[in-house]
Amino acid sequence: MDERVPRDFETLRTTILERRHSLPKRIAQIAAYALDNPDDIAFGTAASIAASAGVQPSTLIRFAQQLGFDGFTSLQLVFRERLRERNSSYDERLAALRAKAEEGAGHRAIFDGFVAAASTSLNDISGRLNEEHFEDAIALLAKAETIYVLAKRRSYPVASYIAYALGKLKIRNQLIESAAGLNAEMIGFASPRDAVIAISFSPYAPAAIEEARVISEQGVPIVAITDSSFSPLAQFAKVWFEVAEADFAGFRSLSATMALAMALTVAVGEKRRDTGRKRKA
Amino acid sequence: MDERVPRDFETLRTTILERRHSLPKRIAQIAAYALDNPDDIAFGTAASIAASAGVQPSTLIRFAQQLGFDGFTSLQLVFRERLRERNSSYDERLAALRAKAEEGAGHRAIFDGFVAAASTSLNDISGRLNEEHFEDAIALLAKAETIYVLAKRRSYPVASYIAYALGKLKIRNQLIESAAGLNAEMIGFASPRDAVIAISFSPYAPAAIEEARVISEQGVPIVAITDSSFSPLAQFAKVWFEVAEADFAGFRSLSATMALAMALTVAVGEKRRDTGRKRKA
DNA sequence: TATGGATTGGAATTATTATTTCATATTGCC
DNA sequence: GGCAATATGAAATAATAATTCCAATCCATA
Repeated sequence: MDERVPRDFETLRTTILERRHSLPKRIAQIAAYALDNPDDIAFGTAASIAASAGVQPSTLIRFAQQLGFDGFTSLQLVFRERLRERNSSYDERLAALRAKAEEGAGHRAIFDGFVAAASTSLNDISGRLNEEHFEDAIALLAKAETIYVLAKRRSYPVASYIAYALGKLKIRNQLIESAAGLNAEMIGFASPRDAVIAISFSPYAPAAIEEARVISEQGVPIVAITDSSFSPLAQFAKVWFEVAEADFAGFRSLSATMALAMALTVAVGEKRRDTGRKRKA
Repeated sequence: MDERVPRDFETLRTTILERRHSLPKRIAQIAAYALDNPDDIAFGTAASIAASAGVQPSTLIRFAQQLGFDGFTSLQLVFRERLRERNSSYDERLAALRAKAEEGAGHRAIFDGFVAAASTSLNDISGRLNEEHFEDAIALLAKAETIYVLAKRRSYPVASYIAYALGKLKIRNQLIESAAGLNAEMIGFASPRDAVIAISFSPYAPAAIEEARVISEQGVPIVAITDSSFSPLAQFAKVWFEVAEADFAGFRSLSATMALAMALTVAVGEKRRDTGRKRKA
């Protein structure tokens, strides 16, 4: 057997794609089928797979051999391994990956770690979202004239995506960033007819907290996304969400926060359209 | 065959747990093994499973028959089906949620949709990452004097998080944003000893592409994160990654891109530390 | 358009794997 | 403790599936 037989699915995939154009017709046919229906390869028999792909079983074996396997069976193992991997629980994987990365197990482990952290966070939030708070927040933001988006440091990427999405949905908004140093003035314009989305996680950026305080004292309602009920942000907020993001290598995932933020934004956009229609009708 | 043969895994599981205490010793042994190692049942042969569980193959068949199956093969089908379901579930769920949201099924559906989109994207990228490219990118970025981070519009949140993380890791970096209009000057400073992380997805922001072109012509190596091999960004890049983000309600998830970006950043940080240590030693 | 090499189809063969069978052991019950 | 019913182990057998082989076909090239 060739020394460089693809042992994991991704390598196999790449190899197939590379050689795609130099493969004979029938072999190419089964190659395409394999990448499109990996599950069938994992579970089927040579005969059943060949039939589904419209080739002879022998072609399937030739395909495997071209890739360096010694037969269909060893090729199939790669497809089976892929399913196994995919299904192992994320929490377990995350723990294992942290340990692995700790002992310096290469860069792949770092990547896997971030993916696992993000998945864990998403998993977590999907069960935790308080639907009532969610509706309240949407209602509150939907009737705002201008939505102010307030976040610093680690949370800033989320804020910038919210601002981008609000812009696309033609909802007036103002991102409060620190760069220009004009925050105080910007905040000064906010009125009780507006609303704020504020995002901050421990360790809370003092500037974000301070600005949230000022703006709430002006009577502007705040929707907060933060990480615990003890968050200083929670006390200024009309509605707040607790989002627990898993971290890896010292950096927290943003995926759950992002998902919540986008859902809020789009829901607000939808609610406004509905309200608009009703008014006209 | 019994009329009430468990056809799905959950029913099977329940059935086994119910009868657990009335089963003969060896059969109970294999029952426990089956629930603990469902993946092994799905993929193994009767002989290999029996060996792992410490029983005879015939016992395994008797176990299947006790449950009403006519043999091990039909029992195994249930375990295989379970793996299939699990894997397809995300894509299917996403499609279902999209349909639901279309017909105005409330705000919770929007939230679920974004979570599903993010999960799908993560699932997808975790199998797809080309490890070689990943290592190349890390090597390239680790030896850069300054890392320039280039992204507009939708990709900008990712860039800002990269910049934040690089800063925390004390790696010199420069975010190229459009706001101040000084991009041309900023780009002018970049030299072949630096490197760029460029992120852009279809529809590619013309400014991002143009800036990538200019900077690559200056001989600065580019690591690109984009969405297909046809991306205009790919042609300027030394290394590029294809990230397929699922979208929901017109907004693409960023979670896969974020995970990749963070992994790159942290890996670069680690590589620099290692190199530093070696130099001193 | 003839020729050699590559590719393919299909049946024959071999291998692997599930199932059955039967002898032996164990358990519960009188 | 003895007997019947049940459970188990191990090997034989049957079924299924992978692989090989060879003839037929296709395709490029002279």
